[in-house]
Amino acid sequence: MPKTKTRIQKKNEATILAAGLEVFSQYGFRGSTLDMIAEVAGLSKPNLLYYFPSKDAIYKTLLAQLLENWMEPVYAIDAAGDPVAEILKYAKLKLKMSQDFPRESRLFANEIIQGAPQIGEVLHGELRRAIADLAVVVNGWVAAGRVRPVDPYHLVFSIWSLTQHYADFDVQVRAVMGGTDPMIGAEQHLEDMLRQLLTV
Amino acid sequence: MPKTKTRIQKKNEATILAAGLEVFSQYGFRGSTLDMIAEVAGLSKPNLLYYFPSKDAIYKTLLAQLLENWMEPVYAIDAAGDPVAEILKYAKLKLKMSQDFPRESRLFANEIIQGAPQIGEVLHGELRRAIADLAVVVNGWVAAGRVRPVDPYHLVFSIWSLTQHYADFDVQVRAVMGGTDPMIGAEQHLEDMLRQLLTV
DNA sequence: GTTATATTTGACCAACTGGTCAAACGAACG
DNA sequence: CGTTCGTTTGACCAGTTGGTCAAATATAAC
Repeated sequence: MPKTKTRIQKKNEATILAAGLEVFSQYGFRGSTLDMIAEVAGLSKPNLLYYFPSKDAIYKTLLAQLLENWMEPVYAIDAAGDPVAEILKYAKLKLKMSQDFPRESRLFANEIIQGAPQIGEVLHGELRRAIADLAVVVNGWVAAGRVRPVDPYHLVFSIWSLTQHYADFDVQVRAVMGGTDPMIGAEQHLEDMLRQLLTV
Repeated sequence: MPKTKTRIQKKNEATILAAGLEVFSQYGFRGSTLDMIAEVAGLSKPNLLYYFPSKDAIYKTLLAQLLENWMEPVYAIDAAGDPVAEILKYAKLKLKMSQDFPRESRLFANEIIQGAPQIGEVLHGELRRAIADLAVVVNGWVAAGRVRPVDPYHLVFSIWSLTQHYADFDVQVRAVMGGTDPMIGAEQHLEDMLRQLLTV
């Protein structure tokens, strides 16, 4: 049924989601207001609520889109590939995502810090299973002597934390580094760190 | 002048700050309300405002205390000590702080994600200088061949991001790991990673 | 015990909040 | 040109927000 979407509908929904991302990623769900989103979107508040039934609905739509994009690269890790190369590929992709979509990263960070009220179930369900599967793969590599002995879970946390750090703590990173562009050295460091950690 | 502080004054100020930490660390500044803090503190809202002039003042007091505790371990890194041991000491201390004071870590994370409106100057000032000094020390170790060639800034980000990850993303970490206590393997992994990265 | 001082609170306020609604506006179609 | 349906908005509402204030209450000092 929801096939028929006007050009205007598609354009405005996209505009609202973009504005919602901008605001929610900075102030979290509770700290954001419809007025702020409406202003960023350049629409009136009742107009927002013509396209989305509630503040909550905008937020949930954003999170759903985000989770999809974040899960995909995990599944792309190939158990049959070269271990170090596969992990490096995943880590570099996550770093690039932090670079290209920092607001998405911050939106996610805000949701988790608040205790993941919306996506708690996804974390316990799909994410948990995906990482458990990945852990089996990594443990296989370890057992086969193809990578150094490493805890798969903490390995994943290392990758997530460092790559997302550049997006979530961007202000701090830039303050500490002064004029230097953080992303230049970041990839080099990430690769060096993982190679040293994993290469037998 | 502000010498004379009643027992009641000291007790209530501490209670309010504790409650403020609890609330601000979960919802950020904008997402927190005086009513929430008052309820957690077990005091009436006007009573809060008898001890602190505004919501802002509670928040700023908390951040000031926090920054003090966070800067100290950086200064404790001894340029004359053993390089790997010194960095490990710092990293492990940070990990323990994440374990023991996760709300402080989340308060800080919220402030940075929001663009550090309150502590931006500290980041550009004291923190920047402290890390610049540390970078000189690390670069000295590198030049002397006592640690592997490593970018001091990204090294610091690795330590900060991973250790704080366990506090800030606690919900996600626990969801992914299931029943296992994250902190058991965390220290082992942190040490292994840094040793591999740094040991020549 | 009386006085001075510190503490606590109920009632209140203006601004903001998420959300509603009827009326106005606009474009497309016959 | 008029109808229809998608779009936009001003006015409005009840609940929340940070903050005030005078009055009431507890505590300490003499």
